[in-house]
Amino acid sequence: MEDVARLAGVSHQTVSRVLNAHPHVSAATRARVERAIADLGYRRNTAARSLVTRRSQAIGVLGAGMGFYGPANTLLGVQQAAREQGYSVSMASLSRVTPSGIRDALEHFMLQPADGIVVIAPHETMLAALRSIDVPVPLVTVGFGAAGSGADGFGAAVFGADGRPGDVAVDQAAGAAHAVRHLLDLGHTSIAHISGPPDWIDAAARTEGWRHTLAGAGLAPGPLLQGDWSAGSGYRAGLELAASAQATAVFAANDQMALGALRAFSEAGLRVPEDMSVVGFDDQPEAAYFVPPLTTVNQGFKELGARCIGMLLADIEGGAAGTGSVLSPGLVVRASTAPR
Amino acid sequence: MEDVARLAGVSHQTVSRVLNAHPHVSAATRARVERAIADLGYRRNTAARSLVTRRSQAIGVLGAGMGFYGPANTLLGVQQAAREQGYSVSMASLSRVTPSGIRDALEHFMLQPADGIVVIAPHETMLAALRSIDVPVPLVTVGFGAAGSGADGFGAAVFGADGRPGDVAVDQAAGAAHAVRHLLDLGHTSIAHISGPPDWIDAAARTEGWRHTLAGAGLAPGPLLQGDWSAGSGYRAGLELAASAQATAVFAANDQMALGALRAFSEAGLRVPEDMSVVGFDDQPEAAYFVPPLTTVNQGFKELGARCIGMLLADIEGGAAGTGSVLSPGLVVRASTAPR
DNA sequence: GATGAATTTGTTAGCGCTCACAATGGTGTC
DNA sequence: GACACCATTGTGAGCGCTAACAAATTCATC
Repeated sequence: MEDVARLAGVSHQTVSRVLNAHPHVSAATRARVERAIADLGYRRNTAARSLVTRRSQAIGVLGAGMGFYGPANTLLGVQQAAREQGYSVSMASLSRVTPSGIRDALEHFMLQPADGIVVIAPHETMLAALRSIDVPVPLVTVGFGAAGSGADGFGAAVFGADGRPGDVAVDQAAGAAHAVRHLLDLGHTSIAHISGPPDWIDAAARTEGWRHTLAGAGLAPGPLLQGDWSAGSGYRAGLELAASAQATAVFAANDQMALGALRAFSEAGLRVPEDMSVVGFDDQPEAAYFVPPLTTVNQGFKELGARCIGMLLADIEGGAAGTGSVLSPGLVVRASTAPR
Repeated sequence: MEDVARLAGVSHQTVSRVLNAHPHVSAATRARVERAIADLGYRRNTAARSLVTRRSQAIGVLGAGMGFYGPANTLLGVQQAAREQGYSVSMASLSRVTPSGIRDALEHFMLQPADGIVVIAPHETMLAALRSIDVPVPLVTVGFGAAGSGADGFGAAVFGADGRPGDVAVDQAAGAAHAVRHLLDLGHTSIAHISGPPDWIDAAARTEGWRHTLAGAGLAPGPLLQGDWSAGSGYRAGLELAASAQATAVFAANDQMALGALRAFSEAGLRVPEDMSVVGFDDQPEAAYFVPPLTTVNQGFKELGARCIGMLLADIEGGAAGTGSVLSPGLVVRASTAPR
């Protein structure tokens, strides 16, 4: 920096002012300094800057189940939005969600300090751990939760109480309601559900949306089979469903479990959609190429990431806590559903 | 740090020595300092440390196509290995691979400095850009390339010439050879290939493995259809293949394209595996639940990430450049392949 | 033309840490 | 007992930057 100052014939402080876009620098000086910066290929030292500003220009992303389509794409969305805003993204992916693992990861973000933290795909366990740990920087949970689902309100309630900036979510319950309503419209009256792990907030919200919508139509919920997001668990659930013959339609909490169910039905000799309608959740790109193509619920991951970073940065830079933000998912109808 | 020193009755320097596990600190002093650190909940300031050591304890991961199974899981493996070694991982995912995008991302890693860089899933474009940019820190390419494939040698040759630490790769050509040999063993003699985009190093290596193995068996290569990794492109290729009826087996360069092909065959009334055998590449967890379950090539992403970080850290910390490392993929046989 | 205000620049003091060196005390050797 | 030697601790400087203040210059206004 001293070198740049010398070359431009100014003091190092003026160089600093140019770098930080301070208002009171004359146009001529600014040009001279910028010229010198370019000539010397100067890059300011981030460590020195952080030392005095106490900002790292990095945000930490804490996530679980990052091998799954939803979380992985949320990460991508968050990452892109953050980098556009000049923040770098440091990630910590938990292979198993345990309080100590979460603690370690957050500790990591305090050591290699993050100006803010995004938590993807919270579990009950994750939320509990988060509540018990004092995180000294803004934190946003993203992608899930049932904010906006009114009385059911999972995510929103939790974080509102903490004075957290609130969370950004796709309205899972509404997505589930879309899916179920679509099946109701087709004349189905016994609609099963293959759920995600019940301690995942979004899994619970999807299940609740399914139950709620059926109740609203005056119907008893069909069989509820618990999966773990994996295709294998969907397969096993599908076999059970085929054996019991209690439902004419299934709503799976993600596309992978729907894929497993599809295969189970195929093995059991049930035709989809003639004998059994199937709806998934996520709309991963492959869903259109399942056999048959899957009707599913679409979530906007890019938008989710952008909103999430927007909210986080508002809190970091402005100090104004956002109030939460909810996106509405849409239904994509394909060949896996048909009238009863 | 001064506070800790005062509480422990030592100088700040002794605290620093404890923190850095210097040898010449008496056990009693060390215990007293550690106690003080714990009592005060002290965490050392990374920015100050980086300022003087010129190390950020962060490694940057530059990747493309991170929405696909392979790259996403490589990232996960790299991330886990890095965090275990006390490094944080900063990621930059390119949505489109352009020289300027690559330059921006690398520039980002120089600004928020990384001690080393991992490049996932290199393209031709990526390699070219990397060669033209002077990166002042160790760089490892990972997961792809055809290092070890002898005369064909893509990745290894490129990076050896640069004096780079070399790259870590799954031997793509060997994986492809496994797949094709399996089909040959089943008696197939006209074996088609659905390739990835030819400017992706690993796609080229898989295609080459396919061509090479067929040539070794004295057979002419079957039809070559070019895809783009997506299920959609596999579907279109599958339709063409079904129409032309020139092959009895297909080797797809990833599982998603295999999925698309499966759907195309199903629509065209071709039974798999009776009329057509299909082999994929990646062994993503869903592959076992395709209809029918997919025979595919398994890659060890965890291992890949660990080796890659191992090599990078050896270069960062020891200054000794690794020589490259090649993993062998395995074949997982499922129901999508059958004797001719 | 003198006064006050605004604009533009420079000077100084740390931010919290590690490095190089110095100082102290103990131990072994002849 | 004198000397060298090592283990252990402390002291001072400085990494590259920004914040706060101070100084110099310009400008408008009466």
